[in-house]
Amino acid sequence: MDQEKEIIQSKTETQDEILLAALKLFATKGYFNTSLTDIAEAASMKNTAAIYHHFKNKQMIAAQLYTKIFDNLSISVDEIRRRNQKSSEQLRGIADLFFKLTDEAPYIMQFLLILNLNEFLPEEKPVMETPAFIKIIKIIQSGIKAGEIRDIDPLLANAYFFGIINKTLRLVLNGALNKKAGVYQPQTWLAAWNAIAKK
Amino acid sequence: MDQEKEIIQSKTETQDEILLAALKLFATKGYFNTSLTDIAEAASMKNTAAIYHHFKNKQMIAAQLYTKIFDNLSISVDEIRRRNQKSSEQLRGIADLFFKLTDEAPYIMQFLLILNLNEFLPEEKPVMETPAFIKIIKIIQSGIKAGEIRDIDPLLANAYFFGIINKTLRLVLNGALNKKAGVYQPQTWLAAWNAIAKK
DNA sequence: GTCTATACGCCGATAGAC
DNA sequence: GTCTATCGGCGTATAGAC
Repeated sequence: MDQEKEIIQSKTETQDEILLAALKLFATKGYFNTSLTDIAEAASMKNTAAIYHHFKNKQMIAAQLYTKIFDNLSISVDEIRRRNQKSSEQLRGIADLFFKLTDEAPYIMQFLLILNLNEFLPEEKPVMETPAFIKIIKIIQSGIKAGEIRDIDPLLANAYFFGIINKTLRLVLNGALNKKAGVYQPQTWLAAWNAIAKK
Repeated sequence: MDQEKEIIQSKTETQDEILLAALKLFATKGYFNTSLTDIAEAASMKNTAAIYHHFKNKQMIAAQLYTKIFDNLSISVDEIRRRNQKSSEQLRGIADLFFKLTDEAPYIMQFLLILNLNEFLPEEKPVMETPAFIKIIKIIQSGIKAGEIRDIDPLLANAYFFGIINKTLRLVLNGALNKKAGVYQPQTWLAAWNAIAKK
């Protein structure tokens, strides 16, 4: 689970501790149910005061998490695109990443899939205007042009593909599906791909 | 949009006003970003005090909404089951209902599909243990037994089917898909059904 | 049943010693 | 950079007149 740590890594060790503590708490209890006192003690500090030497306020902690996580995702998508030519392979790579993260960095996935970010980060870009997401739409568009994917609204194709994958992963994250995400990966990938594949 | 009103209807006119105001605010701003002051003024009251004559506290307002909405959903599922024999028809009926509600009672659907209910209603049953949901799983199990639906874990089938539908409806609700839900209904239903249908 | 007025607590945030 | 101490404010909730 230090996949988590790697993704949110920032300048100093203390900042990382605070970010990691906040991530876990936000993911499990929600942003508004998490007080700075909670974060402070989870980061082994006596008081909330010290936190303000590292972050301007509570919202900026969440904003940092948002930035780290989406930057990391965007970079991962770039790598996947570089390593694969066909849209089907690229989408498969992204699906693989999501399943892997669900098992190895569940708090990150909870942040991505479950939290309503706009509720506590109203000024950040909605997920769908995020570079990572825009690239995913481009992959789908390429797939349509290449005849791999059915000719439908790319946003709809995205909804079908990630609808299946994300919903499955949400059930893993909340324990309704009680095996590791990897167990469901092959059949779920296939179902998702078939939902948008041509023919 | 008085489909909304009908679903949350309770004892008195004033209670309905409060519930409806709260529903809209919770759905658009989130539970924690909504103060009782917000609800009071949206329900044309000068102060929060009057609210306490109708509800014990803020959480009980949300709990009332939860009960009304899930009860109503459960009853709708019962009717759909009574009017249709085949699992495919029953699932189609539920999908139809969801699309209809998205256009005619969007706040209800926002409450159902987007809010993280456990964050502010920790003592209520999780959605998946709710009567309506249990009945849906039963429909899927019947469909598997009857050979209509592929022989996979019913929870997974549920994830595939409603993954596609709910994700599509979420995009409609947040405006990313800018036509009415009904426009996407035929093709989305088909994609969802094909994701679990046998052969 | 709705109003005015007010109490109370929690939490985010700051000042300043060390 | 972390601590003690403390402030200010918002939001929930109550008391009590009308």
